[in-house]
Amino acid sequence: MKEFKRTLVTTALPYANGPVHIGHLAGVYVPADVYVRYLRLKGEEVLMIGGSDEHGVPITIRAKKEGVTPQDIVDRYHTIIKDSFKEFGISFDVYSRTSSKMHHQTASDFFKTLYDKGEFIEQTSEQYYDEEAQQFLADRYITGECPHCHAEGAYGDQCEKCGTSLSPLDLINPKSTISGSTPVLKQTKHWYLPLDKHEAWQKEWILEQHKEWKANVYGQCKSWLDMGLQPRAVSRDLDWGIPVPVEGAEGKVLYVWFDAPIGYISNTKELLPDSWEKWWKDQDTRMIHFIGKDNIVFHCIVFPAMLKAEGSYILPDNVPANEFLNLEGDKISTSRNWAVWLHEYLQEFPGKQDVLRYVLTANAPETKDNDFTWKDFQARNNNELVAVYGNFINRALVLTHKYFDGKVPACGELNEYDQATLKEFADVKQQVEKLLDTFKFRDAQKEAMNLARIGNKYLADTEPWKTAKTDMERTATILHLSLQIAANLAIAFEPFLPFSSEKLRKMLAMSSFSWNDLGKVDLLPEGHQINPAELLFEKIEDSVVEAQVQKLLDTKKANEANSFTPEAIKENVPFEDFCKLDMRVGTVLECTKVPKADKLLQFKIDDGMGGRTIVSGIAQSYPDPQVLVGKQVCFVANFEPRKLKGIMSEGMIISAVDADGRLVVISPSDVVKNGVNVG
RNA sequence: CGCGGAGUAGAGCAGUGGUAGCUCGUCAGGCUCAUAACCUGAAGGUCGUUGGUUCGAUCCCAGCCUCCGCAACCA
Repeated sequence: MKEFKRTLVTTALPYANGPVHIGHLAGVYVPADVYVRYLRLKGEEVLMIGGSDEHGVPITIRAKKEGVTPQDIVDRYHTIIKDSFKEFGISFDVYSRTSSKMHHQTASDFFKTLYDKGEFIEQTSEQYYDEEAQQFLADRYITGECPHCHAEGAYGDQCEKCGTSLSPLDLINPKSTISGSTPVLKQTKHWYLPLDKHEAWQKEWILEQHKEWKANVYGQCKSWLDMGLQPRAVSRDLDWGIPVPVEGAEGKVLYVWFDAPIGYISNTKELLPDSWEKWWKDQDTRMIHFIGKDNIVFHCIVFPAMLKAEGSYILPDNVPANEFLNLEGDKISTSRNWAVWLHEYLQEFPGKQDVLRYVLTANAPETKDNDFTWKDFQARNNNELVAVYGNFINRALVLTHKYFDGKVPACGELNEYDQATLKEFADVKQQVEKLLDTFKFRDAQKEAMNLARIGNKYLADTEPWKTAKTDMERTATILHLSLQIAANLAIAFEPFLPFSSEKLRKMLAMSSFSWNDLGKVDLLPEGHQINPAELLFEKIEDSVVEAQVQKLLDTKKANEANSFTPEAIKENVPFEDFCKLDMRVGTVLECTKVPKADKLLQFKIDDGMGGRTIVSGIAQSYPDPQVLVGKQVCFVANFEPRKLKGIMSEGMIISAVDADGRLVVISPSDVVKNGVNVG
């Protein structure tokens, strides 16, 4: 394997339209921080780069909703995110933002370089334009009727009712969410990065030279490369972002995916205006991207293509992407407020940064999605941090104060058992290193904890409280070794639990502190005075975690109650329009899931006229379709029949859409004759 | 049949073509320096499912089921 002189660690830029939660931490920031702390402790040259991603459509939508500017939104969240990272001990060398001047300049120059080199292709397409607001409309700025389920309010990229993905051109009766007017199609020019031109070298680079990448990362890259890469637009019609720096590009900005990763470069530049290039352009620099699994393609394929196209940059050496963390069995969601927010945790658990760091590493979603529960949080704190690690430290220190006035006693002759114990913990360094070097943080932390287990076992087996009655020399040796193990723990846990390591270091009055000392048995010299014992970790009571669970349940309830605001009433229509619709009642004879479709149910309806087949996108609200059999339902009988998944559907079953999106079919309150009118 | 990842003890996770492992929980015993913590031992598994390759499959191959992600701008 190639030897590198320095390591550049980048962390995914959190999107500044909300605070940071435990999912972000477990997926990206905790592992990245463990890694850089480890490298620093080894004395290696390393940089950790972070920053807020502040452009993109969702931020502009949110700003509009709240009646403030996009800058107000990103200022608010950038501050919260930055402060909470700092307090949590994520040791960025720089944490900046993509709305900074430096970033605008850097990204703009980067685009210009690629443009001048002819690395882009230009393409003109038709997109919706709002003539009143005088701007092109991003997908999310257009709503209309979904062509599949005919629900109103579907967005230009997706219908949230039936989940179908859409293009803005699919919408029936499109409306601009900005002015409410009907948009018109207009030609617009955009620049594309022809990824297909980069396919050949990427195949060689990833599939041949980086077989060591994690299975989830390698697998996804392989599938993309095997499918064949397509050109990707790098600009958008929007007024929030970095202006496209070429003539004839008024009103166009860089697409966020193009602008965001360049933030890694800008932020390095901001930190080291004179020497940033050696971190980005020297083949002896090793670049590592820490990201979540949703970002794999951008960091393994798209961003490297940009860097290669520019020509002077290095490529990432590894991209250790994690899977996702769930919370109490449910997907973490910013919009549903189903999350443990970092800034709130810090307020509610002051001084307990390390507990969360420990739990998130112990349960890190390294190979598959994992679940965070408060019960597990409490158990890991009480049974592992307190009972195993904290308790060992306390035992060693209390005994030393009790028998030797807090001075490190002399090490006498070592017996066979002492030797065996020493040998066992000398191996820990190599083990932890091997695991950290391969990004196996969960196992590495477990190995560090093993050191405390060795300590506890050593005390239990040698029983210094008994030897103290007969043989002080032997007691001295036992405690001498126990204290050396304690000092080793301070080093081994520094990358994982920096706050506790500092506390322990102070208790032991340790002067030297380096990764290379790990495994040594002379960290604390004979006669060295240690400080009074304090508890390294405290128990967490049931009531505390119960309160957190309750808080989650409360937000869930509040969400369900608050999230519902009735939609605005549509404009009045003449009675004749209503009469054009022919709605009838029928009885469900059969109801089955349509194979290979998540959302479709196929109904056989007795409509009093020989029966008809209707396909309806409500399968997710009715996991057991049988419950509908025998029910009477209302349906629109005179829609043009249309094919769904190859089945001709003759009408549409009418459903109410509950606040949580669940669809409930409408039934008459009494049984009526099949085929009667609704009106 | 769009693509990728995952499915192993009550929970969370390792792992390997030849006797299934770790942490927590549970049960029993030991210890009493320690935050009722610690140490030892035990119970607990048709390794998602069906078929194939093999002397032998949890592992390799094929089909199917379930969960997650991407495609489709929340880690």
